Amino acid sequence: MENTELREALQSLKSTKVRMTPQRHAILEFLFNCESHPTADDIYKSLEDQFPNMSVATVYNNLRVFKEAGLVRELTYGDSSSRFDSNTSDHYHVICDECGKIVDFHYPGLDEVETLAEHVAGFKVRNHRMEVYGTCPDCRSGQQH
Amino acid sequence: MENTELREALQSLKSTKVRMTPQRHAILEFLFNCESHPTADDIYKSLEDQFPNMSVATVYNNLRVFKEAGLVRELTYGDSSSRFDSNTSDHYHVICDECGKIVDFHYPGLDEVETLAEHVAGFKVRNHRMEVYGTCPDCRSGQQH
DNA sequence: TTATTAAATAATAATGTTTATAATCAGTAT
DNA sequence: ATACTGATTATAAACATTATTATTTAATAA
Repeated sequence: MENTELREALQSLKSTKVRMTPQRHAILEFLFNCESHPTADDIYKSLEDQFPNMSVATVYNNLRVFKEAGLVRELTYGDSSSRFDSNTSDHYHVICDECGKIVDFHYPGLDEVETLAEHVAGFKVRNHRMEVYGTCPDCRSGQQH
Repeated sequence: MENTELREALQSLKSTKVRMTPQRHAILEFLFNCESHPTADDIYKSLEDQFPNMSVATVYNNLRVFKEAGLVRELTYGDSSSRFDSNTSDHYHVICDECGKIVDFHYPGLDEVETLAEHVAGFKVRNHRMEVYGTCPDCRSGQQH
């Protein structure tokens, strides 16, 4: 079965003036088919067999294009590189402090947080972000750091 | 009036094997007296009159020491540098997308988020982080980007 | 007070991610 | 065919942060 969200993303790009190139398609496809939250370098390395001559700048450029189109979200943590998430629906992340694993989870109704922040700080609030940190099951049981 | 939290922080460092140096004291004092959330470079620049020969590595080293001692918290956002917060009590931040201003706010009772994440993901949860993004009053009214 | 020693500093180089630049290339329209 | 627009590649540059190493210093005890 094909990936519906990928098709919608391609459609959405076609409706703007964004050209579809093989590299662009491959990056988008990789993002929408992968379960994890890859870095730009992960994507670059995963596609080097398919595109031996692709530049890392192409990956960054296209991730910016996708971000601006609202198709992917950039996740920034303290250490090193950004990660990219093709799931742009509202959800949060649980992150393992030891191995960096990221697990999605849903939690309803934090709209009131935004409302409170609006009142307290006088901001026009657009969105929010939340992460929970801890130790994942694998790192808890094994010592396989 | 002196800063109580600074005194406690100094005391807490003294109780470990961390030596007190003039640079270290100045960095800590700056952090605890400043209302904002400075970057390492902000700190470096603010102290260059006092310590013309201080190395930027010294700032980073000491921020790490303070972080490990639980005296400051590192805040990482997408763009550029980390920011450091001497307020280690539980609170959240409202961040202006346009000018980067950061305002603290409190919101009670997100413990259940941690509990849910524990169950959903099987993690041993340690803490969480939340930020609200929007436009601050200044950027809303004026066009002074 | 002086000596000792482990730790901190300064200066610098190195690392790693991301962005900027310039030349080339591909597709589309004229 | 030619010109135009935007994408890609290759490379250099920018930037924050960390590592390295020689030198200096704070804490401790003789």
